[in-house]
Amino acid sequence: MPPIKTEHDHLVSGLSLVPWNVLDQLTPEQLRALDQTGTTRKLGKGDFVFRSGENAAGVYFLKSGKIKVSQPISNGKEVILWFCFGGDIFGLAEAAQHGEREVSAQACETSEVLSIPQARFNAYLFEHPQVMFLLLQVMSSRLRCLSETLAHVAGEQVHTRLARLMLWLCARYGRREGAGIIMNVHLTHQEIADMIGATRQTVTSIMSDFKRKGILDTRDHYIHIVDKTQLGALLH
Amino acid sequence: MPPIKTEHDHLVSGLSLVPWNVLDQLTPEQLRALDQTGTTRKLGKGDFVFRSGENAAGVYFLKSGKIKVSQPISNGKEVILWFCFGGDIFGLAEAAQHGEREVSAQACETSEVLSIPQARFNAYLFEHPQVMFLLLQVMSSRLRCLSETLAHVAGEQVHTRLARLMLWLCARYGRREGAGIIMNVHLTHQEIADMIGATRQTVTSIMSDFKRKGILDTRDHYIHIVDKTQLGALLH
DNA sequence: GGATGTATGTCGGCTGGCCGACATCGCCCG
DNA sequence: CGGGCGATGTCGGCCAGCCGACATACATCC
Repeated sequence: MPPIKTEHDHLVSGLSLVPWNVLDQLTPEQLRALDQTGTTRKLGKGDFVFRSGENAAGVYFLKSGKIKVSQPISNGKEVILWFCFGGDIFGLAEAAQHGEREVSAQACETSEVLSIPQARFNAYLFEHPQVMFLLLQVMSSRLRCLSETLAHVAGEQVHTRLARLMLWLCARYGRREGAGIIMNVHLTHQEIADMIGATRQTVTSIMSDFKRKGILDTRDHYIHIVDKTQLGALLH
Repeated sequence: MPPIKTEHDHLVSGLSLVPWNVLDQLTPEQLRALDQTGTTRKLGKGDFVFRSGENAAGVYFLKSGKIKVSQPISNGKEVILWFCFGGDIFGLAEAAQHGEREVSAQACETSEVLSIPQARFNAYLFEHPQVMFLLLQVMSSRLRCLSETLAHVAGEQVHTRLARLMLWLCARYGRREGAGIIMNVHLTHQEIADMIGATRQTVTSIMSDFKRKGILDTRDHYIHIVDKTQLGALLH
């Protein structure tokens, strides 16, 4: 799934060129060694890999499926930090410092996860400094991504943030189809709201607005960007 | 400056125990090698180490002084991501991926900065995997810190965020003095506002409110926490 | 001393978007 | 096939906090 680039990409957060997919960037030898370091298990939709508050005992690689990484806030709400897809690493931030989990990781669909205990993973890193370097880059990329999200949540209106999210998803998970772009992600309005720090109702209303304006469309729960130019114009 | 711990610390973001001060954690040998890799220069108050939009050519260590790392947003506003103090690294996130700077780094006071070109820094990391590992932890810690900030900005009221910031500063930069705690940081209301995603006026007003309630006090521009318990109670 | 700039304090009006409430639609499952 | 549940759509009330405007205080520099 190569990223689709357009003239608006420079306005979109987290578009740094570092792919988050770690496994694909490993050599066969590195991959084999990594695989032997941990154990693989399957998860069903809705299962948690770990929850906020638990002890952080290790680090995880997603072999297949989709994982939602989110941070709970008061009143039972949550903020979605990002989604992990095949090849992504997660749980590293807390694992690297022996604390409690602050985020939760939940499977959005049937997923396969490689789970590696902290100590063995550290040893692996020192045996494979190239991989450690790669992880440093991935963490950097995520840090940038979060910095931008924070800036947008703090300083922009909801409809701008929504437009930005759409463009970001486009670039990262979009697939060209005819004149438009189809998102390879299935998201509910609630999840979208949690990604941009808004309420479900507001998202529903602005999405309807976008549909009326011919900016986007939903075909059985997958978002279809029709007019990317209009979307880019909303970024102001 | 050892962190001051209290019973409210678990409510405060970014309190992960990893110290951000990198230089202090290096062995003399590692430090000497690092120092020889780059060049040191002095900055006056207000000077920029780099600005958003520039090309990222390297990475920086702060030897002394104080640096503000911020992300500009539309309308000339900005979000302050964090402050760097002696020993901290900055500019790594972008440098690690050869892009444009997205954040700005500006000296808040006279500062001394060690500047290291990207290629040489990468080489250094491979020669000193222990340091690379340390950086991975620091980046992780910052990632957690930003995740929490994001969660708070998205889901909490301004006065709660302000209380939280005060406690965070307390824990990271506070010094016990008598019954209270004195902050070792000089911040304007505008800067505080930029740290929690609010306006200057709102911060002024809530700060006055806190003073009236005997929660805190300002002694020539340094914040003095009088009643930390009350502050903790505001976190809800 | 006067002038200029920066930080703090205060006020009212305005509004984006949260909140609660409810209706509808489609899907899954017994 | 009907009941239940999760997702979507829509509406009105309400208020936190943004925005603009202005007054004051304090520091710095000629």
